[in-house]
Amino acid sequence: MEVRTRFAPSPTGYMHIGNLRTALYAYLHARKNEGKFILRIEDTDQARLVEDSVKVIYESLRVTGLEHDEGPDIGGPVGPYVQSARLPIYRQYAERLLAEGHAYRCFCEKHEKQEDADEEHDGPILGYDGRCSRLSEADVQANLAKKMPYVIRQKIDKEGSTSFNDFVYGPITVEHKQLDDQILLKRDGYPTYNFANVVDDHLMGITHVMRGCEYISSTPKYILLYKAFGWEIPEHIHLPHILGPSGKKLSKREGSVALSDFLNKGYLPEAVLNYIALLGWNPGTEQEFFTKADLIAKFDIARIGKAPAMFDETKLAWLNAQHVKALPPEKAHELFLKFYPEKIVKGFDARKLTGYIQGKVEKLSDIPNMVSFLAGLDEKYSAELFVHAKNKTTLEGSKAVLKDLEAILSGLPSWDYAAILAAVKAYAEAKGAKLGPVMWPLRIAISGQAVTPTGAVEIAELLGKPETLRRISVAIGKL
RNA sequence: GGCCCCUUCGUCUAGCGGUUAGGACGCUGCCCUCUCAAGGCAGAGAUCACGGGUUCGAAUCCCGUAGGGGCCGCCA
Repeated sequence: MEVRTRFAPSPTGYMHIGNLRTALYAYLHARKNEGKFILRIEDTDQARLVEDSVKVIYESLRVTGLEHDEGPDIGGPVGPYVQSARLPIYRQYAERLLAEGHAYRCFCEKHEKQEDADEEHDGPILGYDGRCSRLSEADVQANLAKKMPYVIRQKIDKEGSTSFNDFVYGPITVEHKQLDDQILLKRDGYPTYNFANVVDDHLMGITHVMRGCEYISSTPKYILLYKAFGWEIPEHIHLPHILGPSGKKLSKREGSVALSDFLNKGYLPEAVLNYIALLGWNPGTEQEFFTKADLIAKFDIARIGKAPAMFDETKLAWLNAQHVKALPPEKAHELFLKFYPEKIVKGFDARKLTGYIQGKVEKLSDIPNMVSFLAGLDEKYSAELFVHAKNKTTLEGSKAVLKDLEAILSGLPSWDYAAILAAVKAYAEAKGAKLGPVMWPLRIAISGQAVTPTGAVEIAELLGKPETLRRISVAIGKL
């Protein structure tokens, strides 16, 4: 049988990193098995609709390369793929449950969740007591005649229990007395998640239901629905949560949770994908660097773990550096260009610069700080930088070295890496010195900072002869 | 409060009855070196949450306890 998985986000306005991982796993499992990956929009909560948020979903899937085979934008054989466009379908199936005694109309007032007033949350929270299930047919008809608004609830016999076998968590059993007569169809005619999900997953031929583990407790209710309809029960694969740094569920309050947050910080989409794939799954080998193609080849739902994982941005950063390094030079340059100050793009051999720093960029957003000294020398740097114990450099010594270098470099017929290096080396040798005591003052002089992303020769080459000499004379003036 | 789930270095994890409990990030040191990184090497870091069993033998199997998380919405 063809594997069919789906990603079924609600349009909330941003792509939560946990949701993205769910999408990733569903995508990988489909690709791995040459099945289909379906996108379905779950927009049944009319009160929470967020403008344009469907676009965020499309864009997130596009940028991460999780392309879907069926969905609202591209259609498919079992559409529509937006739940708000499927209302008659849900109505029809709800009526069927009504007719067959698996559901009933409920005319009660709204029974909304009360926020636990900051008291302890002890004291039982009571669910719906099922009173409308005991209404006589005559009462129901009378209420209908009065045009009383109603919802349709699932009728659950409180005797017995229901079990299912979760692919990740194993056998789960819940006593029916724990299960509420949940609402299937709301007053406004929209289905709840609890109903739409079951109906759609069946109608869309989903073979593997993947979702966050917060649904484990509710799954028996869904199983009961499948049974009431006489439908085959798909494989259930619940995923452990991703936790924030404090050990609590990853949330906006703790910092970045949206894909866009990480992208804006300069993380590569492929690095984010690689990192979250490893949060709850591992290949069983020691491989940690994965391209999307690697993931498709190696992914296996059998190796998904049960324990929640904390999101560690430090490790993401490391993985990101690995992906930056692996970028083809052309691609790296294209990406880096967006982070270079205008002056560098215009006045420097930026392509060469990219080549020099590609190996040491962690996040793309680090680039501006890394290269700003090239665009302009901050002449107020401290002269103390010239003093370096290991290279045995002093203020006076540096001044002498720079004066010599000024003369040598100004007489250089060609200005490229090899020529500059050769000249400096020859000078050091003539002085009977090692390279360090010569390079150190030069690098400080032309960068104005102790730490630079490349060596002095690369910097001089990039700056060009006039600017290099100008900076050297500025330094001499300071000393 | 009821029910469900989880628990191996700080973090991500390997392990599926017999291992010096392995790897990665981070951290420390050394090497390399014109700085910082990168890279290479080395090191510190886990009484496998705790307590009972079962077994010749348990991180691995069973039962409790504790801690954490989740659900109990006309939200998903």
